[in-house]
Amino acid sequence: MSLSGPVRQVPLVLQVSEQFRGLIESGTWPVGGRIPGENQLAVELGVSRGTVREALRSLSLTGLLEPRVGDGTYVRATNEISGVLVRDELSASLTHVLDARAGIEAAAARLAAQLPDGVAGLDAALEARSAAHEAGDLAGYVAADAGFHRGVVEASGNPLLLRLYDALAEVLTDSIHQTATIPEDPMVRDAHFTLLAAIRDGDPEAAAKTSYALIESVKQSAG
Amino acid sequence: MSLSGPVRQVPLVLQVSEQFRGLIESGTWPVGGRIPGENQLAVELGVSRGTVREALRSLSLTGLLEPRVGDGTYVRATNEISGVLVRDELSASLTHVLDARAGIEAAAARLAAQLPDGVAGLDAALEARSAAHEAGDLAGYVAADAGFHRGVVEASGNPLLLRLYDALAEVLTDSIHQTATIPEDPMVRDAHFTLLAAIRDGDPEAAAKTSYALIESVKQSAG
DNA sequence: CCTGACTAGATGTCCTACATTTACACTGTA
DNA sequence: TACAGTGTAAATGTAGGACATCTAGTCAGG
Repeated sequence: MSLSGPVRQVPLVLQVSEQFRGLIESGTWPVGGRIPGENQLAVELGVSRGTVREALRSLSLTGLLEPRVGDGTYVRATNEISGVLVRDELSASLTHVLDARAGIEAAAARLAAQLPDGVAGLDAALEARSAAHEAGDLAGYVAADAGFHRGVVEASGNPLLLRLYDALAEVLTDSIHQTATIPEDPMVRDAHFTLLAAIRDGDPEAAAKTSYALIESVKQSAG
Repeated sequence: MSLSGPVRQVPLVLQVSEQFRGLIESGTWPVGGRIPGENQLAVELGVSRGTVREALRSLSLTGLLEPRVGDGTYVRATNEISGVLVRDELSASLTHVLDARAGIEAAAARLAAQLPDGVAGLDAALEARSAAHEAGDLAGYVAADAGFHRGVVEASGNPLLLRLYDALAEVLTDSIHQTATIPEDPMVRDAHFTLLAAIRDGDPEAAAKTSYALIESVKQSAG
């Protein structure tokens, strides 16, 4: 008779928790929606309710979920870091969040400008942004704009920056949808092209500076 | 007979969890140390072991605690965000962390330079840094240096930036203690004074630029 | 149409029991 | 004395049950 190897290296709660986190991040459990009850989850996963509770609780305390007694458990955020920021009310001031995001993006732009092919893919993203703007597609424009800025951070080659950026971006989602307008401020539009040019030219200083200026004009536009 | 008001608005687990978090942040439960067992905590707090477990588990999954079967539970970090970064192995690359921190600090320096009394207290911090350096007190020098940089971020008036900075700083603690040397690189020393001067002069551009340059020279010194 | 009571279902809390793993002390032997 | 092995206590991991408390929704009655 042969041994079946180590039974469980990773605790059940961790596995369950990871699975839940995956469902949240993938959107299977959409933000704002209610997830199945603890008992149901316990039955479906074949674990005890206590295990499910510990997993859910951990995600709740990090801000991803929000349990309501007598009602159910709802999804509050998809990102742990943004969850913490929301929980600690660090995301209350729009200015603070924008300034922080500007810092992240500027640092990313700086790094992207120092990489050989840091500009790859950003052209297309910026074109998509312009196209959506000209088409008057507000939702598409907002999405394309977000895609471009995230692309800049992605081009930095620094996953840590990307993670922080995503956290801040998620916090801003609501307010962006409320303040975005078509047509956009010409200064904002030009700043986008200037930023891309700076990265392409490999000018870190200009990239960072433009990145700050861009956010600044956005803040001006939004009042 | 008067009513005793709402029995419990905040769930027990949350209260317990907050208490634990406080003990960790305050250093009562030092990093690397072992905390009391679940049963003991349950008795001391007057709650069930299950409640204690849920609280501990949540702090474990966020990276603050690390339970070891048959042994006990140990403190791994004091900051939730840094806990997440460590857990997701986003802190593996020292360069990435330094670059991210540079971005935060540069943004903070920029903001500090735009505030009327953004420089308050930084003079003393920088003097303390120099004093420790001249005295050959390596530990004191490292602490004073960290205090100065944190002071810059604090001077930005943006609590969100400070939170992110603290998270990154905690991740760097170990490597800093290993790489720090006396005497320091003259370029690094000068950059500190230049940074302070830029903030005092209210020059955001120079403050951000110097902040980047400072980190760059630190990276050069560390190899 | 509105109000109120009732009910089903959800989370909150506690309890017990047992499995698994680890650190540590102890014991016997060389 | 030194060392290897055993044994034990204590810790976390997991399961299951029980009851309390709260909420949303239903439904009868005004």
